[in-house]
Amino acid sequence: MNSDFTLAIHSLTYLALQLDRMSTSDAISESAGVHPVRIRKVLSLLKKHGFIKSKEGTGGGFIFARDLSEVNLWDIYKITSEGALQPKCPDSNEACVVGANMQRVLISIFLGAEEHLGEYLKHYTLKDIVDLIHKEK
Amino acid sequence: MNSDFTLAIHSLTYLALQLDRMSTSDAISESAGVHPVRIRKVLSLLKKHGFIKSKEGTGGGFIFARDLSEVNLWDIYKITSEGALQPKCPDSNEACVVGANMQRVLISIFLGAEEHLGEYLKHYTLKDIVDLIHKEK
DNA sequence: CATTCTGTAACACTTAGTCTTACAGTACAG
DNA sequence: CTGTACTGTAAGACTAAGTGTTACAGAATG
Repeated sequence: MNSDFTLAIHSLTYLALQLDRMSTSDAISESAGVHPVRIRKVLSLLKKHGFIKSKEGTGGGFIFARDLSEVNLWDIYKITSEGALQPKCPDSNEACVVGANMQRVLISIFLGAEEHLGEYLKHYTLKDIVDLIHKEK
Repeated sequence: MNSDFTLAIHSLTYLALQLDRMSTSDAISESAGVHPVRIRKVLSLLKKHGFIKSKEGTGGGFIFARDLSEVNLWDIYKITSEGALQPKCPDSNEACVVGANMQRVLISIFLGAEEHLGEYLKHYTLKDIVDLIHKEK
């Protein structure tokens, strides 16, 4: 699984605990243990999709832009990792019954799998994550 | 997604269409479009788990060892790709509430996701795959 | 005992993921 | 209107994972 997904969740959770003020990419990157530029890249994506707002300059940073219980993990999966389940099939032999049809079959199965995964991820909102973070260490 | 998974399915499907005779790793690798050694590595795993049998020497090769409708994709996933959904979290900052707890929360969510995926994959047996391969090109 | 196959280790190659540097653009503070 | 503190993004270096290839030992067959 793509780690952009987990970084996005991490960042959003961080922001969810600082709803009243802006957080810098430096602060978030320190919490997540990765380079600030990487966080900014992920945040840039989240911003593009309206989950957060950003402000440049002194006192700037990032802040949550939606309701906590309105954002779920499937939303985040879709923008960071859609298609990640899809296996990469090498070009197989068209002259063989198996080779010629396997790719089509697998793709349809994995599309189904991703939809199925979606149903599961939709059940977790950011509010749930925040609650889980606080619940017994 | 791990391509060992698709290679395993590909190989088993190939064998499923040759239930009466042995197939060589060369033949399967040609169908799948990858190197024979790679196929042998995957087949070696399948053999270890009793899905196929092998025989060395002239006229040797691989052959299916179970009933087609008794093997499902979840069985294959488990031996080739278990844990593939699990996101790799960089070591985050223990001094931060988010960093300290995020990993634990994500792991439990993804374990659930994998179980959920399992329920889906269990519905596809190798017999189903063979049928799909034959159905309208 | 030559041939044909599996089984596996070792290594080269390739690609994707990640880190880091660098710098332009924007906002604010004095 | 200039210095400082941020975001935004591109580009290159580095690293790890995946894949291809060669090599060779071991087993079955004729």
